[in-house]
Amino acid sequence: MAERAQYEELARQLSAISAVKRDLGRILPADCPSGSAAVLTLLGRHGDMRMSKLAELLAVDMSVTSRHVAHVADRGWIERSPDPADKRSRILRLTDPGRAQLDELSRRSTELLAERLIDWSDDDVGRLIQLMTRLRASFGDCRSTPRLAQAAPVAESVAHRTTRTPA
Amino acid sequence: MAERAQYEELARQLSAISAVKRDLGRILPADCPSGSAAVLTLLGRHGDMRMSKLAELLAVDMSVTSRHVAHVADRGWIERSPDPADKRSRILRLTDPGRAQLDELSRRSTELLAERLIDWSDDDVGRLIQLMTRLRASFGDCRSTPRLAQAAPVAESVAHRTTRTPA
DNA sequence: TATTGTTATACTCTATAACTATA
DNA sequence: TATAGTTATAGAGTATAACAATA
Repeated sequence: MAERAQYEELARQLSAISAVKRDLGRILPADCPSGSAAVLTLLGRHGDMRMSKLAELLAVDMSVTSRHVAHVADRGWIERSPDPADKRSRILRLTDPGRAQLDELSRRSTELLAERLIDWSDDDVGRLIQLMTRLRASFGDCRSTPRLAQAAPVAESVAHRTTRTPA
Repeated sequence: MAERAQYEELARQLSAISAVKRDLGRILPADCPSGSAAVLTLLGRHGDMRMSKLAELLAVDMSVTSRHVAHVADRGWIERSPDPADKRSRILRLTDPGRAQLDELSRRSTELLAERLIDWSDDDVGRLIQLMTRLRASFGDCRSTPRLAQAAPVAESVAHRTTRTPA
């Protein structure tokens, strides 16, 4: 349990961190705003999925998801095929141009972060990722614990996963 | 220096953390959106200041600051008095109703965070605050957090990125 | 009747540019 | 000429509600 002053400070930091997010947003290609980038990223990490699943991972309303998905589909970065198991659903899948776009996004954000965090240790970056992941978990999103088998240890060990269903 | 996979993961976490921000935003009073709350919070922490200083602390354009400030001024939460030293400037100051509003904001966000972070240790919350503060600093915002970085006075050098606050 | 997804509408936040009034 | 601040405009993100098609 933390003190009130700490909670106030955390709230302030959460508010202020959006400046960093905006900075990252500025390096995106003109026709790929952050909403589109998030769609591509999640499809790249989690593989094909339905709209509802993507909405859950994005932690936004499905109407919002629908708009973002339409944007990336219009540009040919994903395909929406009917779900044979449920004709109401559509399966989203990255196309080859979509993967290329995703690579470009990754390249740009990595480049910016590598520059900005030049003096951060690997451990410190890892600690920040871990704490942010845990923060999201504490806020009741069972979403996006990436489970990328690569280098990111984090995620699971600390996730405290409440069983609550997101809004 | 961290690895590419770590940078990608950090970018993803930064994107996803906005869900937490939105959650915090939902508990705000109807006539006090997050922009207004940020204005009140910064005035409460840093004391009276000019528009330009507030814009710097908010890390947004002055035009945006102007709108937020107009909103809170319309509701009587702050006063804008002319700066005797420079008639172009206006000094912003919290009013008593403004402090009351700020107290209410603090009460609500603290309550929500206390509930969500019930199983977090004081130290972990502190570590997260510290790392988020450092992240912002690494992204070139010279803004300070009084509680953690006591050393950043008003007249900071505007030199982006040379100012670091390892806390 | 409930669920998946789309669309229409509205609100907030942000940046750019044009404008004023001072410096 | 340059700076502090305002306003107009436009673009992006999000939520709610109404709707279609299917379960």
